Amino acid sequence: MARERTGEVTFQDIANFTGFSKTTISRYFNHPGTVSEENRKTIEKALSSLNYSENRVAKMLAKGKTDIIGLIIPNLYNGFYQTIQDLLIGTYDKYGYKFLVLSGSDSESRERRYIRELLAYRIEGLIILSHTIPSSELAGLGIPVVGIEREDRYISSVSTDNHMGGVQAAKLLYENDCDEYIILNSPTATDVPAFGRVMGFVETVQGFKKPHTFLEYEMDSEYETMVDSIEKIMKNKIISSFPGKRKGIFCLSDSSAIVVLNYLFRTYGCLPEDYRIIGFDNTPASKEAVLPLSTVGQQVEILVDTAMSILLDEIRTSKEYGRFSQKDPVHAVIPPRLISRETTD
Amino acid sequence: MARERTGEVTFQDIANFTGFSKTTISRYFNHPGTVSEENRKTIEKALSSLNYSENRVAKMLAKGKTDIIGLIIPNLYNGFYQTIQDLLIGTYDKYGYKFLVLSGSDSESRERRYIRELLAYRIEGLIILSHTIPSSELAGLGIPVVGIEREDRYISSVSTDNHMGGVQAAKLLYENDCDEYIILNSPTATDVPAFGRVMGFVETVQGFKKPHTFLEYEMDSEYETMVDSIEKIMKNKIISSFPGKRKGIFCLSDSSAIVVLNYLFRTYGCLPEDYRIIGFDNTPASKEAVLPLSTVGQQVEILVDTAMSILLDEIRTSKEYGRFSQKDPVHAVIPPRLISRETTD
DNA sequence: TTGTAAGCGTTATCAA
DNA sequence: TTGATAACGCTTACAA
Repeated sequence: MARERTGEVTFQDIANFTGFSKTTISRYFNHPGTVSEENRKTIEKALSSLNYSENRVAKMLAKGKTDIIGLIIPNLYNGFYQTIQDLLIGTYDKYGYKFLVLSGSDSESRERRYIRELLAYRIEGLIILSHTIPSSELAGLGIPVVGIEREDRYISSVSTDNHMGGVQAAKLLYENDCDEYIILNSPTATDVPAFGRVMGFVETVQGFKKPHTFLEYEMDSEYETMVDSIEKIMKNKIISSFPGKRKGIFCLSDSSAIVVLNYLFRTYGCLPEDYRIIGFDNTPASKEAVLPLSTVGQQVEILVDTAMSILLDEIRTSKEYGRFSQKDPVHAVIPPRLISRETTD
Repeated sequence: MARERTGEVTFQDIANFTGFSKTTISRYFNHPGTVSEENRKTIEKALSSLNYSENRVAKMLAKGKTDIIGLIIPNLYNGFYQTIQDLLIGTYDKYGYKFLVLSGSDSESRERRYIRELLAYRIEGLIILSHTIPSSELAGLGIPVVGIEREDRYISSVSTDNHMGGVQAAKLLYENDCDEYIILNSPTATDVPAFGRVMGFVETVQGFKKPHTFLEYEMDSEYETMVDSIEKIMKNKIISSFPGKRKGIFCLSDSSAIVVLNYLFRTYGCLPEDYRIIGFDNTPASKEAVLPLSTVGQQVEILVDTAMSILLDEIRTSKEYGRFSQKDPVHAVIPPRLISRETTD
């Protein structure tokens, strides 16, 4: 009847070895103060003679606490998601939570499956960056959920103040004496954050009584598609269209801004005086471009830290009740930071 | 005496609801074939009425299997580590293993602590990219370990054939009619992989009876330090030193190659005819540089896939014995791929 | 300060 | 095809 032992050293083994009960061994780890100095030493020795290794799985089951947070991100190649993921993982020493990361959730059904799986691991909270599942559904998961830069009606969230980012970009270009204001966007980026950026930009430009133009490039998973499309736009819609005017180009992502910059550099050997460029995101690449790129930076460290505070807070309060249910979600909005480098004065 | 219930729906609840025993419920999930068609339907209904959610923690404890692999990477900002991490996480749909990722292991003691923690979660295997802990120690962990691009005497590993990469770089520059061969390295990169690259390059250049020069730039965590240092080297050691010669610069990382390229572009408005540049790694940035960068590419997808095959293989065989012990580690060496873009002909 | 025993939610063995 | 029952390794009342 006795099932085959797994071969690992357990509290029972230590108990036998030392003559204590396994309760005392447990106490040694969880309430060392309640074990006498002397006995603590005895146990310590036993631990290393037996080469004991803590078993968190058993502990998780017994305590109903895993110290694991689930993370769902849309994809792996986007620099913003990577940065967020990396910063989150980096909070381990600060908060002690580990992350179970699942990515590639372009499909709604797959994302649902991922969530189910994470839930099965009894994650204590979920951080979600993808947008396929509505927040109404996420709110019913029974654990705290914090979204980052996504639709957030029924869940807590942190986002960048995209509207303010657009305003900042417009002001900088205005200070650079631009005459023509060009918004370079991709059709796929018609989600909420991009919309706010454009609105802030356009409203501000209109306030300055300056003309603006929308230009859309094509995009798919291939980088080359974007390059071809943007270069075509530069050639046909920009260079020829505004003679004698100083053009301020607001690119909704750093990667597209860099393509624009590279094109101009290859064509003219420099950034011509009648062009000013500003990107969005402050990706690592923006700093490393031929000419360090001016950009509206998301304050990612703050985004991440805020997300963790909110989530941990909700985890803490949720301990008091059984199943967590979101009463009033909190929405933190982080201001962007204008980073003026060399593609503007 | 009864401890407060956690509030979650268990097999017992489903058993009560349906009139079966919890054994049958377990069988429904694990050996559906052994439960009668009719009863399966009954259970299925109960599952959704009760809104059951699988508990992997309990399952892990009972089965002694977690489906989790540990991953330790040195840091979060290096693009190579990011890529590997992302590709590994992306294997989830293929292999069903989740990853617990810990990073920032510059310190040996912290890395040891991380390993202990991962072991506590009863990870089934470990993939390790950092180099602070010797493989002799890793081999004694009791679980399969696969290293990627690191010292690997006593553990299995996958690495790029760095020597061949150096050879490929030298040949390409030779085909580009270079007269002077310059190796641009950073002193911190004196680990094994970089050494192989340099050796392969130098031996090949010597075979061509061409002169070569070593140049080292400074580096710390600040990007600006690298830029300043490289620009100083360009100005003082390269531009002035080889008049009339065509210089082939082999940069041991793409990021330094891009700094060189940007400097030349900003100085001359183009890549002058008497310069040829080749980097190493094929990072995303290399493709997106002003002039798409020629580089020796690590075949990261293959590295990752090979690492997983080896690890899963060892996990499989280790099931047969209790504690895993490495008899004969396997060392896979993946050839690099020369990617000739626009900084060479 | 320590021990007993029940419990966490599964799986596995054995017998029916 | 099903059910009792003992694991898995730890925590936690409660009693001593």
